[in-house]
Amino acid sequence: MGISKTELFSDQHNEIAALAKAIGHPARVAILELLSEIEGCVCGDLVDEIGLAQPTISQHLAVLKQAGLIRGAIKGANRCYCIDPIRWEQWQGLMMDFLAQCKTIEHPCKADY
Amino acid sequence: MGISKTELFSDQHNEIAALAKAIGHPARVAILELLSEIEGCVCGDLVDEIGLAQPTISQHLAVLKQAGLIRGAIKGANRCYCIDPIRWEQWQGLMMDFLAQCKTIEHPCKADY
DNA sequence: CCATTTTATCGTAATATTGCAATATTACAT
DNA sequence: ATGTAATATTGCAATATTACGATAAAATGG
Repeated sequence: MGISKTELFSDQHNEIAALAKAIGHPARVAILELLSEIEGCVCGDLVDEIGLAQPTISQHLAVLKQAGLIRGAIKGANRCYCIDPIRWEQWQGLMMDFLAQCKTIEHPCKADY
Repeated sequence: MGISKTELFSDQHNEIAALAKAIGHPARVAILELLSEIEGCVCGDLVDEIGLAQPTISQHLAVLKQAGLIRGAIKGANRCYCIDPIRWEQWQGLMMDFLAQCKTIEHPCKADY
């Protein structure tokens, strides 16, 4: 039904999934990378850098903002977006733990592929 | 239009996004964690552990398989799924690089939030 | 072969996502 | 106030996702 049964899962699993979902689009990956590279935040440069229409970029920014990965502030005539360092670190910790956890256990799986 | 313009982005961005998208559902996070914990791979135990119907679990497994994160083999009456260690390590590297990259640069953003 | 068990696939309904044109909003300058 | 530049919002169309019941397929045990 297009709706996830989040109540079945732990907070941690839901959080990892929500944040992964926010990164789960190449435009948003590109936006995050640009936000980290360009000095002094970014506004509409993203529209020029990425080849998508302005409303589409704005929408992707809203997704990232809702996920808490970025923050926006009004700065003159244009908005100013930055990666939220606190939230980013939190996400980084969650994800790295998860990545490590799913790797550490040795698999006794001897099935032939 | 519900379809991503992947041609606008680099292979690396598309790959990060594709793999993040695969992890972007709590059921799949839970499945990956279970696959890493349970000895000797897993099959239909996932249906019991997670509260979703069997076809739904099977569908999530297909998503993870398509993303290359897990592999499946027939083992007797039931299938046997494992995390693909090579692909997992590759994904882990990509993701950790991305996480680190977006964090390292100091932001001169002085906007007040 | 037939029944059983296990998993995959099909079909379908509900909802979400992606993308853009058109339009509204916001902040600043004049 | 009026105009301009930059973003956000709205509305919409196309497609994707999520979930499950029903059914098919595959392997084993009898």
